[in-house]
Amino acid sequence: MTAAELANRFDHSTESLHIIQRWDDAKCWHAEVNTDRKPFSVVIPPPNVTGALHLGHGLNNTLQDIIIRMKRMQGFETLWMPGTDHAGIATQAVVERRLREDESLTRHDLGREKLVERIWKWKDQYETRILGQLKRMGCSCDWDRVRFTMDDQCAAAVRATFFDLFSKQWIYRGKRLVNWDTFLQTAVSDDEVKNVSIKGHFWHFRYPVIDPRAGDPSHVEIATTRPETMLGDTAVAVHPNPAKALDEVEKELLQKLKEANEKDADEIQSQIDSLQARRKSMLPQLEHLAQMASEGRMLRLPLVDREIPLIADVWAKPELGSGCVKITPAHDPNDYEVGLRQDLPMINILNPDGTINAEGATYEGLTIKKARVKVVEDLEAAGLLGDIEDRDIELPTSDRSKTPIEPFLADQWFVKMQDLAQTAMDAVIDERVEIFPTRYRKGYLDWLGEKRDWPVSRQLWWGHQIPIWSINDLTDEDGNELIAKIRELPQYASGNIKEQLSESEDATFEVAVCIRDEDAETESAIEALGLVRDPDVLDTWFSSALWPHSTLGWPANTPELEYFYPTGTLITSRDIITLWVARMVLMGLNNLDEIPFHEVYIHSKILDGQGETMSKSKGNGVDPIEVIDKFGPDALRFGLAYLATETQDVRLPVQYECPHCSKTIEQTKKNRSAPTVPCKACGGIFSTQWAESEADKAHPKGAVISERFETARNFVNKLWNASRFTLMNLEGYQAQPVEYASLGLEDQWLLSRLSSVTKTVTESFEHYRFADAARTLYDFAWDEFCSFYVEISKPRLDDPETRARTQSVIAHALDTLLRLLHPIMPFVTESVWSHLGEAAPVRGLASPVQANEFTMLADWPTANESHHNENIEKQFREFAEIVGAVRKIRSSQNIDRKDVVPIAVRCTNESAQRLQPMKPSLESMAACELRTLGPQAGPFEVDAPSSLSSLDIDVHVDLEQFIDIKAELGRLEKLLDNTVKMITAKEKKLANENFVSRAPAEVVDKERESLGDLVKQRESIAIDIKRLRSRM
RNA sequence: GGGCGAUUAGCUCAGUUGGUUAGAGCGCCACGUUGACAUCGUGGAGGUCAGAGAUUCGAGUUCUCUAUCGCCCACCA
Repeated sequence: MTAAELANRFDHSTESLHIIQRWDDAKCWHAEVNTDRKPFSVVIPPPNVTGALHLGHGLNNTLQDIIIRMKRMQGFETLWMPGTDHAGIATQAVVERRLREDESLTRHDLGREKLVERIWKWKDQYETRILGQLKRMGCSCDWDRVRFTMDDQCAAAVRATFFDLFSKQWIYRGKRLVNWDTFLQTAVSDDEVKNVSIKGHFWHFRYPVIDPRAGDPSHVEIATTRPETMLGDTAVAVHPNPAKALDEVEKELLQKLKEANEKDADEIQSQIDSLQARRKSMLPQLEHLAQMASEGRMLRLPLVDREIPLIADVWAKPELGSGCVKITPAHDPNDYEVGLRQDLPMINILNPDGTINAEGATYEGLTIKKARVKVVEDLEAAGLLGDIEDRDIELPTSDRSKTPIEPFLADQWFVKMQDLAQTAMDAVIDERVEIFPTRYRKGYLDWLGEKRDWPVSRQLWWGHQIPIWSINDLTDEDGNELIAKIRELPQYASGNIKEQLSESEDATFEVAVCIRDEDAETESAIEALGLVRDPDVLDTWFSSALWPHSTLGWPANTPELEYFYPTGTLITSRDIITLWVARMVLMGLNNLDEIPFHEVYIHSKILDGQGETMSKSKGNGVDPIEVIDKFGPDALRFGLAYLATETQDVRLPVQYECPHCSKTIEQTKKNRSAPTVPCKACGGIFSTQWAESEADKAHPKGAVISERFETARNFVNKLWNASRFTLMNLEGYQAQPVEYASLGLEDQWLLSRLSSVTKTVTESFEHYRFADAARTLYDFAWDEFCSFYVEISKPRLDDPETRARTQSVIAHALDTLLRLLHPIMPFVTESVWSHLGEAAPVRGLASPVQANEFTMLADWPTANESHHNENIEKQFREFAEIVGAVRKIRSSQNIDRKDVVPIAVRCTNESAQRLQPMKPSLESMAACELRTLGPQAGPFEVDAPSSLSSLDIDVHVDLEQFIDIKAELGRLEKLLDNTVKMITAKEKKLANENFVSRAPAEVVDKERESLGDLVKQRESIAIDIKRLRSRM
């Protein structure tokens, strides 16, 4: 195909698939251990197989690919490790929901094996889709090395790690209050719990005092937002010294009042007033109750008819409610602490499914909701119900199942964090691991600093099953005997088994063993001894924490591990710094005694038009494929890189594209949650969601896109057409050395700019300033390469004198531009590159060389410092400003595009000499005819002048044939007005003694000089105005 | 409650160490299809840089306070 036959638009839809094929055929993305080169590696933050990727992933992976592609071009042996995460609870939750909605089945109907089978199918389906999305985005992962957090290699790493921690006695089992998801029937971590504000009530109850003495109240009043938990109450607490506690609160308030501003003061004052009122009305009674508590007096818990103590504990705040608080240690985190402190019984009243168990007496079998109603009713009937207040309640809700969380006492496995956390803190403190932007260090260090043990067991079926076999309730003797038997097993000698013996609270023994390597024989030997495998699986972050080394083959000591570990950079989003990044650091250090990566870059987040994060559940998630279909993969990538600045999250207003008429409809909170939306333009109904069931497919899906990618798409097109121009003009191109000194001003200017741009872009990428790099390239390519160099080159290419050198320069410039743009826009650059390879296979200035077949594998440009020349750039600016000045006058005079205007340019002899060779370009770009150039060039009879600020140049346009005096007068008067304003401002500034004496001389001189120029301009404008007026 | 970030044109965002007249894209207005590009070109309109105060000869930029928005962490019987 000849250059002239290329379409005037880049056909991304067919071309990008073709290019992916070429990269695949040549395996351009593949990395091997190669000791001749330096390695550079990145592990992908493995996307969850929960669902398809959205634009947040789009950004994350674009940024990684940019770094990877640049490093590859810089000559590193570059590995980008791809893969996906099994995402335990999240994936099981979606599959279970689907099961329930489509087949009305629960996981228990299916059984563990069948459910896990289903989830594997889901995983296969979404893994394929996710990897396909990444490929279409152009991600240059090593597709021969795709991993999954639950594949055999990762599983082996999980077992080895767990075994090691178990051997170090950093794994232990404990009863802990966990966040229980009654729908999924599993504990979820604190991070998976979100508080939702709802309207609720605050119920007041009265518990009778047993055998009240003289002066005792007959009842103690407490209040709760969760009435049903009273079934598990094991005490009521009152503050041991309410007077003192009230004093302290008052003192605090008074202190606050002192510091408060006027507005808050009223509020605080009223708090103090009510506190004092409370002291008056309630203190004697509270003190009496505290006294009763110290005497060990008992209360009768209604409904279940249990005797519970009145205790003294500081948890009871005398300034709140009745001053007394019910204690339910098994179902409330704070009460749990009180329970431990006061050695109270802990009564769990719930079954795992959220119904009341046998401890709840007659309420057994009721759901929490029903039990709540009945408890209130029964208390009312018993005359023990007090006031009911309305109240806003922060309800802890499972992020996974969207159902309320019940605090629940359960057995869980924990990892001790004391030592592990410290190592990960040290790595960041001494900057072996650097986090960018640095403000994220604090969160990382604070979180690790708490050194809270990590609960790692999950009551799920999807995940790495905990490799622990155990048996409980052994006598001292049996326990020791069992241990002896275990130690006699042949596998014990080979180090595959580690045992642990521990005494539990009731003085019976528990034996637990951990098996390192998966091995049926060992497992059955252990099971033959009566031990049973723990049904729980590990927290999904456990396997993710190993990702940088498990993917490289650990625990085997593979050459890849040796060569590619530690990895170079981790690129991720801020919400998993603690959950994932911190844990990778500590696990890497634990397993290999080496950090997992040198640098961490935290990028911004993508928000929708309302400023909310994108998520599938909100319906505002954008599938990168929909953007690619409409705008192309390069536009997607460039658009994201261009918008992703360091401090700002990217707000991306989102539209639906009507599948019937292709019009776009702005997405709103309202229409995004609707399943179908009518098109405003054509009235056609379309669906806003991916069809999940047959019924949903009644209406075609409207693609969710964002017009923010239009700019980027246009840029791709601009580049494509500038390339097309170049290719069309390379006919007869001969590779030959070009001497710098023989080049024209415009050539030298372009090379100088190219040198700066190369430097800026390289530095920007290396410092993760993606938006800076994208902007620099956009501005250079559009405003300098296209608008100036290409335009100037037109007459040059027509002139046999200058054609050859211009071909060399433009081919070289395009070549460099393609390389620089390649990491951001791999497709269009690769496409142009292959055409350029046909037209000019050997390129370069001083010593042309054969270009690589792929841009992707070409060398990264290095800035040629000797080409950088400020003076050339300044001289070129003279030319550029003259063009601008003529165009401005033409436009204000409404001169027809086809009419050529005569001009004169007054300037120094020096400038004239430089500008003379630019004459053809000046004339073609400004549609003018340069009549005179030099110190003598003066105004025409009918003249439109323009003084170029800070340059000693005046441009004159001969308006004899075109004059629109009124328009020209208007232009000049406006100009004069502006000039006068600036003069006034500057005069004022220079009259300021302080400025003149204190500002650096440089700055003052500059001001004086510019004032002088302005005054000259003002005079010449005034003269022109006068002359024009005389002609009216 | 603690921490972090943001607030610049109608919209989405740049603005390096304080220094001429605060920029870009989209949108808007006017003109224009000349052989790279109408996904384009040329020109234009549009901003008291959230508010107040401080430092300075000089503040979008530094400091303090206030307001609004967002995120993270903790807590709320």
